[in-house]
Amino acid sequence: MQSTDAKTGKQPAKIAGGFNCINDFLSEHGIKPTRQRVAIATHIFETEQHLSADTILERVNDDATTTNVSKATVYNTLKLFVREGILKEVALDPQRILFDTNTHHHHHVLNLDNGDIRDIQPVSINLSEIEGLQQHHNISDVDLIIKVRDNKD
Amino acid sequence: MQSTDAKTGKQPAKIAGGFNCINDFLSEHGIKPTRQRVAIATHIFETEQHLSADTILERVNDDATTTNVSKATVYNTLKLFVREGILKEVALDPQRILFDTNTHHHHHVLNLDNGDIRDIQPVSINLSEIEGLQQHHNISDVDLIIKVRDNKD
DNA sequence: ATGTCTGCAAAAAATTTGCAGTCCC
DNA sequence: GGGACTGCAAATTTTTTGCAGACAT
Repeated sequence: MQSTDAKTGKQPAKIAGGFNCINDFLSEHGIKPTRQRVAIATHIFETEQHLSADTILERVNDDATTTNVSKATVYNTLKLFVREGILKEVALDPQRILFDTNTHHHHHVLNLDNGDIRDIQPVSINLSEIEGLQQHHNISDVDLIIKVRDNKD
Repeated sequence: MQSTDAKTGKQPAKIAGGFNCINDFLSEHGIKPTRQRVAIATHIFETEQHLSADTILERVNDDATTTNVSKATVYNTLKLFVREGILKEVALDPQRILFDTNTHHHHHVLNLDNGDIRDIQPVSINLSEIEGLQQHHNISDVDLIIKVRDNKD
């Protein structure tokens, strides 16, 4: 697709490690691939799937091969990514707001004993059990979080 | 039940509007009914069911008949109430962490167009659809939020 | 040069901590 | 008086805003 090339006719700056597919990925989603955004995206999309804003800041700035960024930029960039649909913000718990690289419709299993998060396929929920719903409303999203503890047996 | 009376033999301070059932309610749950806590509890349990920390602060301090409290006290008291099980903290959305006076197991319907929240009965979810769950884990909670928009037709 | 956009310092908002003052006994 | 607990000022953490500089025409 190479949208940046097509428009400007010049190659974007090379990214650490030789990845410029991240650039293309951002461009394809209408996000100008600046150094800061590429640094953040690289860390988000190449490590774990569920990360908090300050874990991301930490990782980006600990990595000497990518630009350092300010906290404000991390927040603003993450919000931008959510707005452009390449990231999803998930409130797993009042204490744990995370960003999820899986933007498809899915649910989560949260292990309360060790904090692990696992994605699960959409579950069939019988919406007709819920009174007074289908007449007036369009369902726009269904958030489901199953909280489990390790079996002590 | 009047547990405060039974223990100390003296009547707790009269609450605005003549309610001292709030005192008893707190006492029954092992929470010493101080002026600040009673003020906060009065507002939480007598108005809407879903409130944010700063709405609660605002309401308590706007009401001339109840003690004024600091922001810190509102936070600490709400956390205490959650710990003692008379209140539930709900992450409806990354941007909306609310306190819910309904501590029974239930779910929520959130109207994205007007912000309204409605409680719904627990829905039957077929957990056997979820691979690798029942063997290793005890389900400790199931959070379900159905986000709807008003039908435009 | 000029209008648009970016990144971040500083501001604001949200939450937690630490400790002075109270309340029992 | 002394141990335990309460409420809040201050500290910390999280998030947002506003604007100086960069960038593309």
